[in-house]
Amino acid sequence: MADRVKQALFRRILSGELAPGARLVELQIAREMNTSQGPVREALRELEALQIVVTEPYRGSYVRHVSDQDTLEAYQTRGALERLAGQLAAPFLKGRTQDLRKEAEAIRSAARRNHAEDYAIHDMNFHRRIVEESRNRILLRTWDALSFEIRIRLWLAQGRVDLNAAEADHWPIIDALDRGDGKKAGRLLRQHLMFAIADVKGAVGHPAETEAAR
Amino acid sequence: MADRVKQALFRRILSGELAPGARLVELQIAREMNTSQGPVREALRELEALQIVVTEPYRGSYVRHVSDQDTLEAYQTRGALERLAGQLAAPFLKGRTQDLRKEAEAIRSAARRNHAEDYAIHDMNFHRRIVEESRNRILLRTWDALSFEIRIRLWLAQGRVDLNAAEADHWPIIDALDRGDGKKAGRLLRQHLMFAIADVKGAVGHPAETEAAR
DNA sequence: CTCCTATCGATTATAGATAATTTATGATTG
DNA sequence: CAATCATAAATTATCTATAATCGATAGGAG
Repeated sequence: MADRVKQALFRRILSGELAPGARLVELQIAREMNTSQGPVREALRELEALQIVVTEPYRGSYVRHVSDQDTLEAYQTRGALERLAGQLAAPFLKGRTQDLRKEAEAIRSAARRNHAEDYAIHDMNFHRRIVEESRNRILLRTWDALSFEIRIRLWLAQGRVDLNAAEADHWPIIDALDRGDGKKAGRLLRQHLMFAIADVKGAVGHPAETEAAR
Repeated sequence: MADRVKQALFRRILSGELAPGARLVELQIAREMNTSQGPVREALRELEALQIVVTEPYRGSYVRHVSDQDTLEAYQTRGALERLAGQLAAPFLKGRTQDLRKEAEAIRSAARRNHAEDYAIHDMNFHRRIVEESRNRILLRTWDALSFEIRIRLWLAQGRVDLNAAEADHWPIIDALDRGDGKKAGRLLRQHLMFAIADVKGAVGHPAETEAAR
């Protein structure tokens, strides 16, 4: 039951029905979902662990605001994780990149249609698949915890990304993985992510990383 | 109150009083701590999020077992995060490595006394400090979530590490940071962690990473 | 003797009610 | 009029009690 509440809140936040800053009152949600305070509390605490919600003692819970700084930091972290994922996944994906190519096609299609929603979905599939194929469960869990389903949507929704430019990055990554060249795949993945936030970076970043990525 | 329960359980697990596999019965803990089931549930769910405890629905919670495979995966992930941390922290630590040297001295002292407990404490301080100085809060949180306080103790307790050999790695890292050479510091940090689990790796790993680290 | 089923004990999961805390509002005093 | 303090409303935090579920065990049928 706690899980159903969690999923429901998750959907409502993703859809924008619950915007950043929205208040989440435990008993009110409990009434809406035909349950009691306990399960709602659990759900909120899990969303808090995912950094989707913030709670202040005796004050209540709110949908978290995501700043440019947060996005930058999250992408830097994600870049470090995916670089490793690429290295680890390459031996397992060598000569077996059909699925990745399918997702890359879908990404290209979405980019040409300028359809941010589809782009986000297939881009997530693409990257998550590589992390899965690293065969490192802790890496996968850590990656999931960054909860990019939220961040990527919130951010693409702002229309600051050139989908067609970013889309092109995926093909060399597939090629490197197909050859089993993990080092190259890792570097390209990291670079891909760093390029993707170059604009945000200019606004809030410090110089060390920007240079390294280019 | 939930937080106090969490801390108490955490301590009892760290001390070994609650060994891996030990059962954690909600009402029983509640009685011991003079509280009720609710706060205990919350505490258990937080420990579950930290991967310290596993819960099966309607069955109960247990202290988690940590396998060699888990340790390897966690260290790989940690290596990726600390490499980034080193890169980001270098500009901020350039010419300001006094604190790190202090911790490195303490690590050396513990290694010479072959005192795993002290070694673990100061090694944690050393590494965490670098992650803090990355000034990337999401990176820090992600790193913390790997809950190495537990893993490092569980593992050092097994006495499979040559403390004096591992200790020596810290000084070149400090030198690189002191020069502001983030790339080098990052590489050394990753290497340091990969060396540290080389033995475990031989048993369970696949070849890709071992080569890259040497 | 084996397999299936009903029942029991233990424990988690949920509900409902109460206590504790915070914020805002309004009264009181200097 | 400003500042302080008491009070009330709203909400979280906790407690107690009940329901739901699981695993084991015992009893009976084949």
